[in-house]
Amino acid sequence: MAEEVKSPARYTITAALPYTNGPIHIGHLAGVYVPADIYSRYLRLIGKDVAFICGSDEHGVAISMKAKKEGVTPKDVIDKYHAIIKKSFVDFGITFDNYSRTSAEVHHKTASEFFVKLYEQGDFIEETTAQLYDEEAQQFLADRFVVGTCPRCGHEEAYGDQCENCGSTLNATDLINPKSTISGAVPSLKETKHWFLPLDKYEGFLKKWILEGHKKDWKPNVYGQCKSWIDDGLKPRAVTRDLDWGIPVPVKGGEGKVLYVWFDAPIGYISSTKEWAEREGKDWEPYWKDKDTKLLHFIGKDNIVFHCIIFPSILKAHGNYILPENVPANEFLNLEGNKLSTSKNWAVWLHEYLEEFPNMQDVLRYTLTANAPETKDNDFTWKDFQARNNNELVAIFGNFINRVVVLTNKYFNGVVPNPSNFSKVDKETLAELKKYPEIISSSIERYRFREASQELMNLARLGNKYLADEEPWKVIKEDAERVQTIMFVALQIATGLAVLSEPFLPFTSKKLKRILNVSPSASCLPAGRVEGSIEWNDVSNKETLLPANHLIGKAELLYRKIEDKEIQAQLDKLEATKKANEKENKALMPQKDTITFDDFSKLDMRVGTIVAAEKMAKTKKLLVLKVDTGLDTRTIVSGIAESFAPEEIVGKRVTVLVNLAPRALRGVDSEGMILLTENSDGKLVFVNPDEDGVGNGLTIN
RNA sequence: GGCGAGGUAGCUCAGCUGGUUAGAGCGUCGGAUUCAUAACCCGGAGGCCGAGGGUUCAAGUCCCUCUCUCGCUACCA
Repeated sequence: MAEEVKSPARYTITAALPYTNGPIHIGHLAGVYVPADIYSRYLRLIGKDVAFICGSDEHGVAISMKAKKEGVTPKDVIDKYHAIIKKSFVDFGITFDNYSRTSAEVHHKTASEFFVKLYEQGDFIEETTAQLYDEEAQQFLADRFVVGTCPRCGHEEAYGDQCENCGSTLNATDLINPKSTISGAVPSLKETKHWFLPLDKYEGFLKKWILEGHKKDWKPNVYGQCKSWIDDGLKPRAVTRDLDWGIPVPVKGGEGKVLYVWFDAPIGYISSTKEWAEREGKDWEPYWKDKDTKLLHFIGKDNIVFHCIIFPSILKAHGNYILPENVPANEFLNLEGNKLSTSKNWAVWLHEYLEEFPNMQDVLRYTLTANAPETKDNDFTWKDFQARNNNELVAIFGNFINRVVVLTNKYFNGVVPNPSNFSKVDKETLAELKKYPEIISSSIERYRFREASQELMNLARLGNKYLADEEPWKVIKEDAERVQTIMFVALQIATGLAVLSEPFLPFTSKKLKRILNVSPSASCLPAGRVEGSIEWNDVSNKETLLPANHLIGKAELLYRKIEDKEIQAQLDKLEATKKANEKENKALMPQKDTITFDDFSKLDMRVGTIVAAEKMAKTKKLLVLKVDTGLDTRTIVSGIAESFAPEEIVGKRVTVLVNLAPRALRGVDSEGMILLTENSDGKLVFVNPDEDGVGNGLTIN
């Protein structure tokens, strides 16, 4: 059931729908859009029927949260980022056949129909549970809409789903003193009904389809993640939410509820395909329902479960749809050693990049491809970016082109010379050139884009070596006719590069074709094959790519060097971001309500010393400490194991709140609390006396 | 704690179903060259393939244990 579609009649290629709560950055580009675009462009170059589909993902709590925070409507938020994101894609040459959005009418209709169909088939189960409800605002509260005191660390601004202070995962119903962020009211519990997709029912299908069928052709990270989920046992998953932003649940009892964003988003691929087909006068259905269609999802690793488990189950439940043949998910890209973060502004934003490096899209595309996180998380560094540009694009690719064009102009006034006797080396070099389409194809078709980009560079190396060995600048002095042949061969390689670079370096390819005075390839243009254009396989099949007597243009540099100071400027910018983040963090918590001296004097804080520490078994964060408080030596359990090793804190002076009511944590009574704060990296720091000679048990006031 | 992925030259990565002296690019060192954006081209050095056991005639490649990184998940609250 998982056989590869041998020679697909058409391809449906989807790229993860970007979420419109921010612009997009290099991580998105490297993980999803560049590989998907390379793949799609390549397929078009070999004459395939391709629908390359994407769009903005615009529903969900995070967007309504953001809107609330900024005092605007959700529509304002999505319109803003949809525009920015869409423009970034155009600017970077991502050739979607259609870029839609999930707020579009066609999508609301498609997703609703999908839901109704499954509903009518009885594929859902219904369940009523008690959820927090805001009487004043008359709505249920998503976890993120509730704040309260973290039951774990006492942080008073914990969100319902997670405490940002101690990092623990929470349920909104666990919060102490919960408050609605919408009205400030104290929420009550109220019953609510939801629809669930019983994923457990699809376990057999998923096992057979993925675990048996795709063991070999899916990437290990993708396969492993799926296996992990399936082996863990699948549970029913809610497909509706109590929210007012999204697609209304289109069945009885669905009032005031919307489809869960993860139910509707992947269906957005289908909606977007419909929109495209409508516009192009095509039939969308074969792209999603015909067995001869090869469906591929390009995503990042955070989406694996949705694209490999949940969405296929939905498609399977529906019944008429084909399943993805592969989901070549990438891992994550880090930036200068730290995780990319939209909220912390730790990113290289695409729109900002183009302001600072105008017309250098291909440099970023290339760097991100050559360094793509295909098998594991990878780090983007500006130094690496500079090196890829200066040592590869400039020195190898750009330099070769420049040499060929300059020499052709110098010796033959820009006219491709007539070759005469091909030497053994000439023939071998031309034969090498003809191998490249196959070499690069093979890498692309196995989703090994970084390897493919390096093979492309090897073709430029072939050209450089050929010139270095044949030395036309020497030969010209005694045998001009021989130089004609040499330059002819070199020009064929240059032309090959112009064609084969197109999926990776589309802007370069276009410019190079202009310099060589050849037509753009079909995939650059919607109209299909252009008269006189040279396509992928022509590089192998055609005897001559650039004929004698053809006139080429003047030399232009394809790339410029990137100076150290430009790189330094980017590093400084990131450093500034880091500083700004630190400030922001400090400013985060507003001052709490005023207390009286009596309130304060209730706290009994003492100087103490940690005399023993050991990790509590089977937990990740807890350390069991023995602390000498001066009064006694007592046990305190503290969630600091991720910041400190037990042995390094023995002997540490600390501040202890000694009269906190004892509490059992994991069966061990904890008699007090150690005072801690955290540094800018989120690592915990003890609050303690910074001079020696302060005895244990002394009070703090 | 469970599960998954990764740990191979200074850096970024290849090494398929186990088989001769472990590969590539960058960096580094040396050479050659000047058409070219001081670029290209040639060559050298550099690896107890995370650690330890085991299977085998033979292990980076298979099995077990441990360890570090990342992710998911659980527990704790």
